[in-house]
Amino acid sequence: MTDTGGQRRNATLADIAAELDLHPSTVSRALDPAKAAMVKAPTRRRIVETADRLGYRPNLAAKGLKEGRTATIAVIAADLGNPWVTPIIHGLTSRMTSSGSVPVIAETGDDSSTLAALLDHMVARRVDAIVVLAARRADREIIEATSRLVPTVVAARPLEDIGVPVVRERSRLGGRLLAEHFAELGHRRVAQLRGPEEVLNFPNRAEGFSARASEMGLEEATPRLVAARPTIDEGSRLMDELLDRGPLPTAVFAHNDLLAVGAVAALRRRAQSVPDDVSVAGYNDMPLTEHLDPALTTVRFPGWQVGHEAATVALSLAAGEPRFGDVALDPEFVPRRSTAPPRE
Amino acid sequence: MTDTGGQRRNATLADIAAELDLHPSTVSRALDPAKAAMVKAPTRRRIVETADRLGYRPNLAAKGLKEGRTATIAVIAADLGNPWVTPIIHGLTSRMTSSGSVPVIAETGDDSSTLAALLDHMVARRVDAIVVLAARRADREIIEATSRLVPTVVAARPLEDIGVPVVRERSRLGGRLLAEHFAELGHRRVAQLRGPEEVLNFPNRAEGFSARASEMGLEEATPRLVAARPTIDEGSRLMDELLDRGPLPTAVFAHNDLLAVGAVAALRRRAQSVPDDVSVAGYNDMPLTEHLDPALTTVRFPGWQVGHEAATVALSLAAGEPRFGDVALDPEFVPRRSTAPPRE
DNA sequence: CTGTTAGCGCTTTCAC
DNA sequence: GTGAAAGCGCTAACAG
Repeated sequence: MTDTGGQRRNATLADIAAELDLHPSTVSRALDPAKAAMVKAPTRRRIVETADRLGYRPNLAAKGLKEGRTATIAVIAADLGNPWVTPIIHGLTSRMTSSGSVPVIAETGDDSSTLAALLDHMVARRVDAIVVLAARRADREIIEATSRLVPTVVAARPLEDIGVPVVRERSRLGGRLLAEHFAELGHRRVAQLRGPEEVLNFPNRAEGFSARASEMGLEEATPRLVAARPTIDEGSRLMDELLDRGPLPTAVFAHNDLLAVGAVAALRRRAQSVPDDVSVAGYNDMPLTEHLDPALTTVRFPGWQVGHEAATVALSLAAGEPRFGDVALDPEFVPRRSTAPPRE
Repeated sequence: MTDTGGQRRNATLADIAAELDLHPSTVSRALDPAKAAMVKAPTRRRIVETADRLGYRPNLAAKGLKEGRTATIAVIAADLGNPWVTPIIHGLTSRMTSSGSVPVIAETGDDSSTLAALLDHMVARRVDAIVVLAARRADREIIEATSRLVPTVVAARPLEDIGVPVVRERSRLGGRLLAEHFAELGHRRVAQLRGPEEVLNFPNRAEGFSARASEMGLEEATPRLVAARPTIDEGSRLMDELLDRGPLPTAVFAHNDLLAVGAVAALRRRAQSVPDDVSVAGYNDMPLTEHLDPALTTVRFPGWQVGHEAATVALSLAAGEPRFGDVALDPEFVPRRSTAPPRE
């Protein structure tokens, strides 16, 4: 029940100036590394010393108001509970802090009106740039409108025909890699557990997979299974549906690792073995997939790099540099133990 | 290579006022829900309408400077790549956004000087409060000093004898639960893979475990194995050391799930089966542990609740309410398949 | 080298 | 009901 301590009013430049009978602007100069040379060494020393003594901390809000920039970049994710985003955010923060900016992270819960509210808020904060990791198809217009006020980049989840820079993976390529893998293992009858169509990565993965599958003579199981959200529970639900509607394919491509984990769990509950009865592949190679039971065959989503590139683009836009083209990074096939030749 | 669009100067209250031949303060009132009633309805309507037309967005930096608050709360984590933090941050953001504040998330890389720099930065930003999730023993003083400038709460990783509110789990209880579990399974010879002593959760877990173990007549293996960081790699390294120094205990308590995952991997590489040859328990019940191979026996760290409580405390401190006592939440034992009776 | 002046965009007395 | 004036803390001309 103790109190948190004395009065909290912070010292200002004016306080230091008054103490030393100087002008605030002199103090400002002395404390700005770039301009410290303009101040005579002894005065500067006195200034630094009293600044220390008074516990002076610059007020970045005031500085930002004056300079029109905030050294802040907004990062808007769909769901921080999805381990997939961690490497992306990691890549973002690593690039940003190395340039003195700080990320402000927020979460939409994959809801478009929440996204709209957050964009509005970030504009009001006058962040230097916004990185949207939570884009859904329906969000194109609101994001474009925002980009007219604050430099904006769309990353990780791409959007088509949008007037802002996009940093993405080549999702179609990832889908193709898995179709090839299934074909090479000898599978003939395959299925997809689709992520939400609103998130373009998923239809793109589906498209690449289907195209390559048909090139290689694979047959796709009929029921079109689309998850409402890319979660473990939805993976189980879709797999249950696939099992109920039979005939069961011998290999299943789940559009992300969480869906795959749910699918494996559902198969286990029905006493189906993975990969002996059914092969299951995921997508993303999120942290820990390698230690799952069974270790998941997947496609590595280049999350850290996507984050890093997105930050680079955002920072250059914030600095007023002209926009350059989109960035597309290659995913990489990662074979592990959840896929095997079909049992015959 | 297209440009990102026209000029980006945002409309201000003064712009709207000029357009309508009114005074900025009138416009300010009309646009503030709490004061809108002070403005005659027709004028207010005209104001709202031109605000819309000009695409007016309030400038929160200016508002913050004037009001002395920023509607921002800093959250400082050690390592965003550790899945353990995700639920904590989730709990934090969920509580904060429901109160109109926005979290600013940063990461120390578990380095004390980075923490010091970040605290300094957050003070400079005049965030309304700071939540430190990255506290190490050595950071006590710097955190206390910070708390004299900005309301600060320490969460998830506690600190002892510190003059700021702490939100934590009961780590000793968690350790006791696992010692009991091992004893009940019939183990006699057990070991710990310790997390860094600088992070108090770990010595606390160790203490609870050792105390209860000796009460129940368990013998602890001798080499004292301490990880430099609580990661998978370090878990493997410690387990290798334990294997090399033999005799092998029949049950191992790794101080977090990542260490446990690394330990299991090391055992596998030496052709030891988990749990048949050695039982392994982790701690935290981070996302996905239930789907690991084998599903990990662990203790659930109440991450979401810790985050939620920490945010509650931070917000009340920011609102100037007096500090109340610390919060301690109970962890919960979660038996799964990585522990079993010793083979005899 | 240092002081003066002005203003970033907003809110808040205090007048009228 | 609305206007006028002042100031949050800082920096950027412009003087001297």
